[in-house]
Amino acid sequence: MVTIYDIAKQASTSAVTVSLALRNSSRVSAATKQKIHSIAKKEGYRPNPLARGLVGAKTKTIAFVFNFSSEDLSHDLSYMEYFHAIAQAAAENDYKIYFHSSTTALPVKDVLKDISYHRVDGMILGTELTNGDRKVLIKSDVPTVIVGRDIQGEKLSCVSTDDRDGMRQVTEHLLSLGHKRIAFVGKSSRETAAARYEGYCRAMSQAGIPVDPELVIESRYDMDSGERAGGKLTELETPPTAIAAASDLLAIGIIAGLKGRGLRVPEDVSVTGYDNLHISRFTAPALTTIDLLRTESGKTVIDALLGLITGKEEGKKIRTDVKLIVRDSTRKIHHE
Amino acid sequence: MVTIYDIAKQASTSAVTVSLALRNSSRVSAATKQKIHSIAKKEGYRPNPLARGLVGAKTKTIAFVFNFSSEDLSHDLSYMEYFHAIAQAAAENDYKIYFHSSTTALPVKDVLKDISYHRVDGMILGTELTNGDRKVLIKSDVPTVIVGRDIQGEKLSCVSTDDRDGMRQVTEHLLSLGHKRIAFVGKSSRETAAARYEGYCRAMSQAGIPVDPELVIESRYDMDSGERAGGKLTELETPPTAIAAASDLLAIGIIAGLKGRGLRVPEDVSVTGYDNLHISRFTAPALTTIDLLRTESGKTVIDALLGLITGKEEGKKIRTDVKLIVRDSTRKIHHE
DNA sequence: TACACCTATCTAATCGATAAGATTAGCTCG
DNA sequence: CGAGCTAATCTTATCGATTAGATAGGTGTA
Repeated sequence: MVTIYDIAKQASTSAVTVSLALRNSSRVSAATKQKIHSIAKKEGYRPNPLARGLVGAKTKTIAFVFNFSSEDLSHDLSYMEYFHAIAQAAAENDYKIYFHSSTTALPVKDVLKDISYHRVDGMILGTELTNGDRKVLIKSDVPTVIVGRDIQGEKLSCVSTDDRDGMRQVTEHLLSLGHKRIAFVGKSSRETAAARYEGYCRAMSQAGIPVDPELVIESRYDMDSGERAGGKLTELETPPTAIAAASDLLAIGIIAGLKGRGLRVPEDVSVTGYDNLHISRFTAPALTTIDLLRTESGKTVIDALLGLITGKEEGKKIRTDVKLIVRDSTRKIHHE
Repeated sequence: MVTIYDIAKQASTSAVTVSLALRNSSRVSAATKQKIHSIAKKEGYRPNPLARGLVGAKTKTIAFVFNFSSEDLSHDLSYMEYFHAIAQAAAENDYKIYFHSSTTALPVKDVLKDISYHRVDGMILGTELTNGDRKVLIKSDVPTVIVGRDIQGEKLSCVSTDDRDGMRQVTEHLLSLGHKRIAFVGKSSRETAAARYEGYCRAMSQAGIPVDPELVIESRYDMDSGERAGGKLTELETPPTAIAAASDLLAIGIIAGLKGRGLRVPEDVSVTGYDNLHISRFTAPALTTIDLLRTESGKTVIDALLGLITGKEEGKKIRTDVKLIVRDSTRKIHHE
């Protein structure tokens, strides 16, 4: 266990000088700095983040709050993959992650406590937020990045994928294949869902096709719901020739529902997903979907957070790009 | 920001008394204890874990090291679900989780450093371990629970699911359906894979059926490999009537491979998975598989770790039970 | 009554780092 | 040649908790 005093003794100098030297202060001479650095390296010295945090300095640790809901598997899977990307980006910046599972109540309050302890320098929130949370966050000046939701605040940045544009891209893809009767599955009051629905509507109206309410289905994002929605749509008098789902799992469920009624995908109906989960490459047929570019987005999240922590940047809203991935679940409309 | 001194002042006593009282020491009188507790509660006081850690006391935090490989999605998904269970069990014991993504090199060394800082009280390892890691772990007396692997060590506990028994159960299930020509996909040198293969072999030999090497396929645990394996097996002179896969994703891939060659599951071939991922309930057909009982296992992991941390228990090896889940991908053999 | 002893509490030192401000040495310039 | 300045380094106090050990006050017993 090497401390700053061990280094100081070896360099026959004081702890303060070591501390300053290692943080590259101009108050230390080049020669001393050099000596201290080489000793520190030799000894494998790393400042103790607890001691650092205790005096209010940076600990190079960020909290990640993630909501394992178990009810919304699609969301979970997507966030887990996101978490991966963020963990990697954090590691690249020499930041560690302190994890809060919000299976417990009041995660935000919990993290704020940890921030006041200087246990973490900032936080990333990937949870549902209560109104109370929002208020607290907006008032506090804790460096925070919120993923997938938008709130205004000075020390608050929001990073979300451009859901509206993504769903617009998907819909336009289907339109370009000649589809006109395009269903949308997965409308809900959730922010992301709303944006996705909006993208669908825009693309349709831009193509001069009115949105048929019969083809819009409210639904959660899981496979079960998808299967039911798929079945429901086939029973319409004029069923859709294409179905745009608001999530990959929904799409997988929809495909199962269609297959169950003897319809083939993509021969009879084209189906699209959204999220590009790892598994979606392997479904039968492989899903046409929207990739969230999580690796890039993860970097964006970390960059935004470090910007807030260092005070170099203010809170801002960022929409990261998404990308259409065309696979085998969509095809030109079949005219008989 | 409430500190121990604030509480002390309000209770007109000293910080030490507060500290002792809150830790329920017998050296403090009942009356004082009562008073201190009520003030602490009123003020929402929680001891600062940094300050605690600095003097070498417990921080009620454990490190969780998890290996996002991105190459082995099955493993990732399974571990993520496991992580969920463990996070929950930790929360129930008022423990927090400090997360190490081992996308970075040398995670074990990293965590050991954090332990020497008293940043965490113990650790849970869910990664591949190098021989160097093993040596270091065995020598160190850091409370550690290793998930899914077995190592001997004084302060080391290993918790793994009973893979051999699980695969035995699956194989026996297939045998009980009348299958004799049962393939095994997913043999590999990895510990879990080896145990699963062993379970398959045992069940077969117990039923008096020699293992046909032609029906054993070495493979990674992903869907792609599954699809290839599925195809390969159909091309045999006498193809299997049932296929036991060593992972759910493998099974899903195998099913896709079979379907691609015009075979139906379970009518023509029965297929089983292993892991019971959330998604496996929704595949078509829904998978017969082995549930790892992660919630229970997660509790076991946390219990084992807390036992080591408090010194009440020694390192031990635990195998947690698994459970066969019969769904729609298996059926009685069809005799023509 | 006096000594020992126990109970309840307090004082002082410590963990490892940092911030603020003091001190020393060397240099410049009128 | 000494006042004033700068550069480099050091001393002291601090963060919030804990441990070790000191102290005060009350009780029991010979």
